[in-house]
Amino acid sequence: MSRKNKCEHTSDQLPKLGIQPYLNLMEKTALQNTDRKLAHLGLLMLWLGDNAIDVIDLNLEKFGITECKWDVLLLLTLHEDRELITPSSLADRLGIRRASVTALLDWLEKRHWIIREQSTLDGRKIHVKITQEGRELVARALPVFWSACSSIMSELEEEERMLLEKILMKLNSSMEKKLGVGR
Amino acid sequence: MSRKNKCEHTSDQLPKLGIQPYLNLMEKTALQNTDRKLAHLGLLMLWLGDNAIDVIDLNLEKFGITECKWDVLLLLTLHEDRELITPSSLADRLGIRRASVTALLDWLEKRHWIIREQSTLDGRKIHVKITQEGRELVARALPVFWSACSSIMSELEEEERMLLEKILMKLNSSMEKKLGVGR
DNA sequence: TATTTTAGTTAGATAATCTAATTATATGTA
DNA sequence: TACATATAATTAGATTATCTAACTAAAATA
Repeated sequence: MSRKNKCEHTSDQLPKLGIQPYLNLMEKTALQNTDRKLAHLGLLMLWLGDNAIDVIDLNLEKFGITECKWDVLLLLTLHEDRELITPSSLADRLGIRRASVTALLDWLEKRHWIIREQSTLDGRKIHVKITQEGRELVARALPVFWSACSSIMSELEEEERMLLEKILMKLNSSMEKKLGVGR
Repeated sequence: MSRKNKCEHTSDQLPKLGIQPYLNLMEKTALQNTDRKLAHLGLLMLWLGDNAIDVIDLNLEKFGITECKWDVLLLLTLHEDRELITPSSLADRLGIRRASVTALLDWLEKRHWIIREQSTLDGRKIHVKITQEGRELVARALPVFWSACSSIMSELEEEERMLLEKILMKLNSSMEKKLGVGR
């Protein structure tokens, strides 16, 4: 996780450069066949993504939970009563190793937000479920989560939103294809 | 950092839900005054940001370096011969604690990519510089970095790019203001 | 000069990941 | 059916990126 808090103050700070020096550097160092405009956008997206994650983490902090654990609880919520959810399938969906899921589930179970039940059909499998307490946490956190999501995007004009929606959907599906993951 | 590698395979996977179930959940659980459209966009941005970071990390992996150390080297590169760069000013710029910077610098110094020099003017201060070896690493990694940035954004039409550029610049500056950080 | 502030580090902790090894249960084949 | 193989989950041990609190040394201030 990245738990970036307030930073201490210094007398001689590094000046904020903005994006221009990065673009100058790109001009000198990118391969010929690299599309400068696209790289520029990608760099902005990277910065924005970093910041978006920080905003969400800052908001979830109040609930004693991080984005990564939040993802697990959301998955359990959305798939509840539909699929049998195992640590393996969570690992698969989250794009992390089973061992990492074990650690996440240990943490969540210790706080009584999830339970593990041995499957009766296949003794190797564990059935992971959100508990009532977990459901209550999610219910408290969801409104804050949505408002944090929207705060990332405030300041957009109506017109810009429409365009952005189309573009983000497109980018997301192409990237998921590239990385071989998906929500 | 997040070092998400390939995930193992399971027989019964969780189906990919896509965004619709998230939007349904939002309908039920967002506050009245939360703009649904904006929250939808924010959610997409969050996902996209996660993925963008993964793409960049995957590409930097070849150079034995992570995004966070890459950020340090880029800062040192861009400010070289302009400002005196101290651990404090790096902490300030990166939005992390001085102690965290010490750890990053220890790691980079061990690999001879940076050096620390005691300031002659102020005995408390350390002057951090990128070394020749560090410069060479950056020179090798930069073309890959730019091409990774552009790969995040490939598949966009010319028209979409123009719009996106304006929007991303705007969002980024508003978010930096909100978080009190900046590049 | 004595006190306070600043810069950097150290020590010790937590979170989120990893790989490799281990255990138990299924499955499949000879 | 028995043995070998595959699968699911966990454990053990490591790394990375962060944190806070305490410490040391140097500079600034009162």
